[in-house]
Amino acid sequence: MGSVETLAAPQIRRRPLHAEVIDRLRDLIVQGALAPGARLNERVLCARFGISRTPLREAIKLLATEGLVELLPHRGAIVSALQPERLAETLAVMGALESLAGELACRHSSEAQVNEIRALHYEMLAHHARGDLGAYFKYNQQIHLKLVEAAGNAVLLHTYRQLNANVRRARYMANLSKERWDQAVAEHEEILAAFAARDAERLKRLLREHLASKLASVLGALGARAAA
Amino acid sequence: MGSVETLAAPQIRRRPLHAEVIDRLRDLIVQGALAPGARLNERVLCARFGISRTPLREAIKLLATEGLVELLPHRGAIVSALQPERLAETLAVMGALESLAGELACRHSSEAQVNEIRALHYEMLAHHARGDLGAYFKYNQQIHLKLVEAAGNAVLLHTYRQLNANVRRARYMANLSKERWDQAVAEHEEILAAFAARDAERLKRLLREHLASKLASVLGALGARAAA
DNA sequence: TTTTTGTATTCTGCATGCAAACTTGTCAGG
DNA sequence: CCTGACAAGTTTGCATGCAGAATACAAAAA
Repeated sequence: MGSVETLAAPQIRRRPLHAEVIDRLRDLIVQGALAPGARLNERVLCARFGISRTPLREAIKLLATEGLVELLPHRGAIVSALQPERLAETLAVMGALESLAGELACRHSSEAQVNEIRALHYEMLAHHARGDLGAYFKYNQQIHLKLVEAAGNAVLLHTYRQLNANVRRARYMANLSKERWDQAVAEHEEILAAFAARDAERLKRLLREHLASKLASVLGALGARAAA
Repeated sequence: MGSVETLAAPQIRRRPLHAEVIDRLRDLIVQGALAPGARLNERVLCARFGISRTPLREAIKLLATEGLVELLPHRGAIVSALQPERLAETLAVMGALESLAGELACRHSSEAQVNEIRALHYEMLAHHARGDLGAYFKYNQQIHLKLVEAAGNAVLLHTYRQLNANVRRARYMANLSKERWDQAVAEHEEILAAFAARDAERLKRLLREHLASKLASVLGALGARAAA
């Protein structure tokens, strides 16, 4: 007997602490709670997360490879600056990746994947209609990620996500103008159509153009912010 | 006077230990000294490197983001397997990156950068003539890296390097046939010509083809090895 | 007032300690 | 002979301790 036991928690704790910390720290940085240039004081963050320095330090070093923070030997880490030039470089790389993703997705993705993206697209339209920029961004991100995912290339997806963090950060403080926003939605409309039609060439071109206007938008917001 | 002093060692130790360890570990893995599937026993590696576990663990986690090792919770890390599929995915992504690099390099690179690559090319030819595969690979790598570097996009270079580690590993055990080797050299010849002529479209096409044959070569070697 | 220098404090980088989780080997039962 | 369980021994994950480096601050000199 004793077989009555509730089978409690056979899963001990699969997720290492430092992984948890990475996500929390990344969120703080992306959302701007930790502003560019801010020092990452180990003691403070340890207290904040309720952990010790070892996993925190591991997390910080990993975030450094994503380019979210900068490591200064013997002086700790700071949230990396959002340099327009670096952002442009990142978006150029992401453009190449999205282009590849579009091509692969047209060839390899299932109808279900297209429909999933279509569904996300409509949810995004709903948030656009309501003027909810935050929710819009969230679904926008999801769509791009799903598209890259549909390419069926795990390395591609991983690389894309890695680069994306920095862009999300810039995006977070970008306040789209009504025109830009409408334009972006229109572009998404076309992108979805091209994907559904499996028109790889057109999809690649649209994705490139979409990214170019995204770059302009982000740089504009960054410039306006620097001016203020 | 006094100005004669050798300006001795104002640099204390700029490079953190874990960074050193990463490089050494990466070399071990790339060169196959740590075979795929091998466990990374912390104690053993600590003794080997003469350091303690903290910096070693940091290094291992960073290598995990490069895909060189795999982290198994509570069971340590193992050298990741060289799956042909994953390699193909990696090379596809690198193809997109090289293509972008070629385009940018044609536009932005200086004549000096072209000449530097030309010089490396001739050194590579020398090693090819002598049949020194190891040295050939080394210069081959350098050329590709310099080309990406010539694009003048730091993010692109970083991303490329990150992915490259895994390919180098496969490459290390690939024993090119004479034909493949000659063909690769011929392809490099064309690539250099296109780059020198700033013919972006042609360069992109050549790079794509070069990578495709590299993929075939690596997969062939991997398959042959699996058969043995 | 400005610059410099000495000192105290804070913080990072690395080493080590401890508890929990996993692995291995042995043994009882079928 | 095979299956399952238990115990000993490793190994990892995280916390903490300690030395050295960097910073901040204050006092003294220019």
